[in-house]
This record gives sequence, structure tokens and C-alpha cells, in this order.
Amino acid sequence: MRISTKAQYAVRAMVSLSLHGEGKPLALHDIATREAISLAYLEQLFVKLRRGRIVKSVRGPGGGYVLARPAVEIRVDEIIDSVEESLVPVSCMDDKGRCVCGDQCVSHAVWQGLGERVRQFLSSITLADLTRDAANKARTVLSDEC
Amino acid sequence: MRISTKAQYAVRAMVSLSLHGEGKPLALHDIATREAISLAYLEQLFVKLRRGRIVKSVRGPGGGYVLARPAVEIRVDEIIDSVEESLVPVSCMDDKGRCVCGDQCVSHAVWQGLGERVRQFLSSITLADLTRDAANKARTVLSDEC
DNA sequence: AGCATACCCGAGTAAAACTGTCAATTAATT
DNA sequence: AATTAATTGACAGTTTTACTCGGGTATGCT
Ligand code: FES
Ligand code: FES
Repeated sequence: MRISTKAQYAVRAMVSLSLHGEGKPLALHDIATREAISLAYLEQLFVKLRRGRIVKSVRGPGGGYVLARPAVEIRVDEIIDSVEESLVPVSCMDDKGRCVCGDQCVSHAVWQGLGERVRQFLSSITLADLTRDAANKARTVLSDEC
Repeated sequence: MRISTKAQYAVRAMVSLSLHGEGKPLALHDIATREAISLAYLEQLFVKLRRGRIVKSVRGPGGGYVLARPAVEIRVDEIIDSVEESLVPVSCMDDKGRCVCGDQCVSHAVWQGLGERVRQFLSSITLADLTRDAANKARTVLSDEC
């Protein structure tokens, strides 16, 4: 029941982009050094974030990435979806709780309910929420472990 | 964000035990054939379930496993804990939300909140709930995919 | 006692998933 | 033209998962 580090990196990177970008394109190089994530790996992530219509790319010198929408409209579950981590807890079930077995297996309701809670919680948090928190924390301590 | 099949098997096996055991020891062989799970694998699971004080073993001929407590007192999260799957979504955090970074990382609150929801939901369901559902379903259809 | 049943346990393994790197390319700016 | 920086696909190392195998140990029955 772990979230992949890929998804964790994606969230962190998005907060960093939202916090330090401010409308202007921010190069991955900046995020990479600030968050101590390998540039090559970030590239991989941002391709997916772009395809998920969460960021837009600006090529050439002075280029980088910009949020595709205001931070208030970007939910955490969207970020995780983009990097291709499923939020459904079992592989036999799709996003809407439909299963290969209908709903006949004994634990169907457990996994379906669990998936719904996870989705509900992660969709209740926006990038703007995280960015605000990060700005407050930055005043006191600087720590970038996770 | 997937639950391991190990945990899924554990839940299914426990429902099967609770449903067909009725006080008497039920041999793993029975569960294995009924649920189409390999006996060797089930043995591995039940050692852990026993150490988690969820079942008791009865050795010798006519032996098997019995619930260690009434089904109403066995929660689904306990079953999953026993087979050693963590319900905390990130590896840097323990059960109580304590982190290597205090609570300084930007997404700390996200993962902590997520872990709490998962725990809360899975601890709200008991083996008795699942057994009752299974008994109802058995009347209409028989399907054991999951 | 001897035998069959059924739990007990550690080691080992093949496949899959995860994490991350590399090299080569395209596009825009100066 | 030179430089910056995103774009892309392929690929390798490591870890985790999902099992199997082989031999033990306790118990009850005849
Ligand atoms: S087939 Fe697995 S829960 Fe329905
Ligand atoms: S160290 Fe990872 S969330 Fe705190």
C-alpha cells in the first residue's frame, strides 16, 4: 500500500514549480538542483505531467515549464494519475469500481470503498494548498528530504 | 497504491475460515481447494496470521486453524498488518505519522492524512461483516475470483 | 509403537515492478 | 551558428513480489 517514489517526486516537483515559477517558465535544471532529484528522471516525469495537461512546456533558452492551469484547479490526485500510478487498490477493478467478477467476490466492497476514500481525499487537496503550506514552512526551516 | 495479492489472499482465506469453520478446526487443505490457492503459500500466510494472534492452530490429525477471537472483534486492518503489509503510504513515515523530517516536507500532511484515512476505513470493517455478506452472496452466485 | 495427518519454518527462485540513466533529437533564442 | 533546454525511446540495475521446495515437529489413531 505504498505510493511510488515517482508519484512523491512528482508532487514535490509540482510544489517547487508552483512556488518558484510565478508565471515565468522554470527550467527543470532549477527544480533538479533545488529538490536534489536527477535531471534525467525529472525529464521523464514532466513528459507525463505535460501529457496529463498539468504543465505546459516552453522550449529554447529561457524556457522551462509552466502550470497549465491555476494552482487552485490542480488537484493532487491528478498529479498522481498523470505519472501513471493507479489509485485503485486492486488490479481486477477499474476506476469506477467495476470488476471482472461483477461485485460477487467477498471482499469487493472493501477494495472499492478503499479506492473511493483514497480518491476522495487526494482530490480534496489542491496544489495551491500545498504551495501555501510550503511558503509558510520556508520561513522557519529548510528541509527537502521528501 | 496497490494492496499486495498476499493481503488479498489473507482476507479471502480468513472469510473462508470464518464461514466454513464454525468453531471446529478447519484444515488449510480445505481452504486451499475451496479458494484455489496453493497450499504451500497458504501455510506461509497462516504462520503470520497466527503470530498476529488472529488465528490459533490445532496440530495433528483433525487439526487445522480456528479464529483466535470472535469474528466481530477481528478487523480487516489487523489481518493486513499481520501479513506484513504496511498501510502507511510512504516509507519515511511510521504508523503514527512520525517522519525522518519531523513534519517539514511539503507533502507530509498529504501522506499522513492518506494513511489515516486508509487505516480508519479498514479498521471500520470486521471479519463478521464480510462473512455475513459472503453468506448472503452464496445464496445466489458462486464466484471466487478474488 | 508406528503411521498418517497437518501445522511449522527457512531457504531459494523466477518474474515483475520500480527507479533511474543515457544518448540522440528537436526547437527556440541570441 | 551557437547555445539553451525540452523531447523521446531504449535500456540496465535493483528491489519487491509471489510463489515453491524440502525437510521438520506435534498430535491422534489403530
Ligand atoms: S474481481 Fe477482485 S474484487 Fe471483484
Ligand atoms: S520525510 Fe517524507 S513526508 Fe516527512
